This record gives sequence, C-alpha cells and structure tokens, in this order.
Amino acid sequence: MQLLLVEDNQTLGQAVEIGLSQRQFMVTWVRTGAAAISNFNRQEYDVAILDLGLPDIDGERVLQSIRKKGVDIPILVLTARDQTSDVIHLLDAGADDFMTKPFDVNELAARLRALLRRRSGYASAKIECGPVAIDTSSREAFVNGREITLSRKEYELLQLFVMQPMKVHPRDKIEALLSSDTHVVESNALEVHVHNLRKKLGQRELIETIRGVGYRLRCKD
Amino acid sequence: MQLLLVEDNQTLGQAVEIGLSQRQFMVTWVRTGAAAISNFNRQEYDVAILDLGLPDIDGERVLQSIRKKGVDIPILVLTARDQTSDVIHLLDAGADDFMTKPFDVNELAARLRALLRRRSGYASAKIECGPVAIDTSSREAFVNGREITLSRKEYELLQLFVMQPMKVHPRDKIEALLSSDTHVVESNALEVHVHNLRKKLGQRELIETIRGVGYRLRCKD
DNA sequence: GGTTTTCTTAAATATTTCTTAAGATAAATT
DNA sequence: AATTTATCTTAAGAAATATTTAAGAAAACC
Repeated sequence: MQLLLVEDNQTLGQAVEIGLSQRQFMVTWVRTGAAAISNFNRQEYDVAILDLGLPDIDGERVLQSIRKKGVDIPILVLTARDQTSDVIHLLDAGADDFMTKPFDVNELAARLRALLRRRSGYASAKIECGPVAIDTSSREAFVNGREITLSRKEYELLQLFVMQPMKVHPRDKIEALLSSDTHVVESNALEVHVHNLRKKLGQRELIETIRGVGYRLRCKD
Repeated sequence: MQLLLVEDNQTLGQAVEIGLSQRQFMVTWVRTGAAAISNFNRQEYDVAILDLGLPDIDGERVLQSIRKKGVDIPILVLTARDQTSDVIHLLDAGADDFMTKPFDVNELAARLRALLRRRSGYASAKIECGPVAIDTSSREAFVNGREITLSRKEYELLQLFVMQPMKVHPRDKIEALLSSDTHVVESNALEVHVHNLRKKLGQRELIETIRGVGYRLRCKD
C-alpha cells in the first residue's frame, strides 16, 4: 500500500513513518507543500496524510490544488488541537478524514484502512457513533438506522459532534462554526440549535452539557 | 462472461477484480488507456468497465476511439465524485452506464448484468426508480408505466436523478449540467425546471428539496 | 419567415430556518 | 436557603431560501 506523508515536523514524521511501515504501508515522506504537490501529480499513491501546519504553503491550499487536478485518493488531514472548527471546511475542500495531534498510531492506521476500504467500494461514507450516524456525501443523518431530517446548521452541528465523539467542544468554537463570517451571534442561538437537535435525535442525553465549557456527544453507554 | 477492466488504481482495481470474479465474471485487468485500446481491438469481451481518470490518455478519448472502431459491447464508466456533470456527455460519447466512486461492488455487478441483459435483447434500456422510469436510448420517461412528455432539460434533470436515486445532487452541480458551456445561469432557472418536472411527474414529493444544498429523487417509501 | 415550444428572467408568494428575547429550570456559590 | 449564574425551553419576528406564476427571449420546428 503506497502512502504519501506530508509532514514538516521531524519527530512526528519519523514516528508516523516507522509506525506505518511496521503496519504494511510503503511510506513516502515529504516535508513541504511544494514537494507534496509535485508528488501528488505522479499519481502513484493509494492514500495520503497531510499536515495542515506546513511552513511554506497553507495546507488547505495544497488540498484544493491537488483535488482540482483530479487526484482522488483518500486524504487524511492532521490538525492541531485548536483548529477543529476548520474541520468542516476541510471536509468540504476535499479531505476524507482528519485527526488532531497528538494521536495514536494504531488509530491512524485503522482510519487509513477504513478510508481504503471505503474507497474500494465495499463501504459507504457513513460515519457512526453509537446510535447516531451521518453520511457526509449525501448529508443524511440517522438514529438507530432511521433517517432524520436536519436543517443545515443542525447537520453541521451533528457532523462536528460525530467527527469527534466524546470530545468536549467549547461553546466559542461551535459558535464560530455556526456563524457566518459576516454575522456574529450575540444571543443564545447555539443553545437553541442544540435543543432542536436533541429533540430530533430523540435521546436528550446523547448530547451532554459540560457546564461553563460546551457540549459533547456520548457514544458509548 | 468476459469482462475488460480498465483501471490504473491498484487498490480499486484489485477490489473490483476480486469482487467480480466471485460473481462469475472473467476479469481481464489493464492499467492504461493504450492497453485498453489494444485489448478492445481483440473484440473478445462481453462487457467493459472504464475508469475516466487514466494517467496516459483521457478516458473520454478512449471511449470515442473504441466506439469509432465499431466496438459495440456495453461499457460502464467510472467517474470521480465531482465529475457527475459530465455524465450526460459521456453517455452521448458512447458510454452505456456510469457509476461514481466510491461505489458498492454489489451494485456494480447488478448494473453489469443489466447491461448484458439489455444487450442480449431481453430487456430495453429502461432504468427504473420507484414509480419513475426512463429509457435512455429513446429518451422516454414514464410514471407508473404511463409515458410523460418532457422537454430536453426536464429529461436531463430526471435522468440525473434516476441514475443516482437517493443521492443528494447539489444545486451547483445540477446547474452545471443544465447550462451550456457558454451560458451561465444567474437566475432561478433550476427551480423552474424542477417545478415543471414535478408537475409532470404528478407526485411532488418524489423530488425532495434539501434546503441549502440541492435536490434528490426518492424511490423507496 | 412564421409558428410553436422551450428556456430564462423576474417578481410575488410561500415556506423553512435562524435569531432573538424572555421566562423557566437547573446547577453552583454564598 | 437564598442568590447568582448558566443553560433550557418556548414562541414570535426576521432572514434566508424555495415555489409559483407569468411574460418576454431564444431556440426549434415546419
């Protein structure tokens, strides 16, 4: 399995290279966005890992650039912990999955295999989390296999939760995601959206309130 | 059943090869457009799968080239996620069916069998989806077996929907399909076409509105 | 060239979704 | 227990989005 790793940090890159090599991946490691683009053009990889915090080019640029050129291999994006609100935009820009640093190499390998499985046509783009599931390609949401209809903001909210289950999402991060660039929310819009989403999910406890901080999605019992 | 698979990606190709072999297809797998053309010339296949994203030659070229040479076996085309607007042009160029990646191998096999059935004269080129059906060769449309008369754009819209039922088609993708290369639509033409199509279909709910995203055709109840 | 059909545009209407605000409830603090 | 603070709930008005209608422009047909 050919894998392209785009990562500027020496320590992290080395760890990933070693870890994935031991797990049957053939890793090609480049350290700059420029090198990434020229490597993608050669189109000989099955999957790629792209760190957003590159020194020379914005990682999102790289992503858009290679997608525009028709490269359609699965790409997993690495982000720093505090860039999670960008996640939705990244997925729209063509990322297939993402992980926040620091991460576990076992999970990384598992996610890569999942991406490859999905790509080969055996599975859909469904992401599950306990009774909740979303299909990022069709924007459908399910509870216990039954489809529920969500508004745009409700879906974006749920997508954020499902993408990082059990993670506590701070209120300001969620608000940044929900509000457009022009319009700043200075009311309790977030709470109302959470309330409506909870109602549609059926089980209120699925979205847990962390008082003074934010919310998180519970998946396990 | 002899099948020619034209696919450059190792992972995807292998998945298809294995999946179809298990389903009684004899798969010959080539990885380049050049190899595809020379293999097609030998004319010993019953059906073919052609990936558009080939490294050496444009897939559409391959398609036109082999059709020009009189090869008339059914060809199913594989396209990337965001090329769905090319679909109609592909069908015009000689493709018999298409699927977007990623896909389900079961569906792939079903479609291939449908193509072969049609070819052997037992069935027409009808594609069904609940009460709706279209005949891609005669460009006729039916609701509950009764024929309805559609304008060109209405038919193309319905064909897009029927080809990928239950998939949410983003507005911009549909607009790209409906508008010619020269003329850009900057009005609500799309909505008007959807409205007229709905009226002719009789049942408004068949075409579902996904607010802020696009439309989709519902087939199941 | 004239007729007919289809397509686009635009404005009026309808619908859904979002935001706001205010009172109710619950948790933390004193 | 009373007070403060944060969150939940509800409902109504505002904003965004979609539908419908109709008329003129463009294309297709004869």
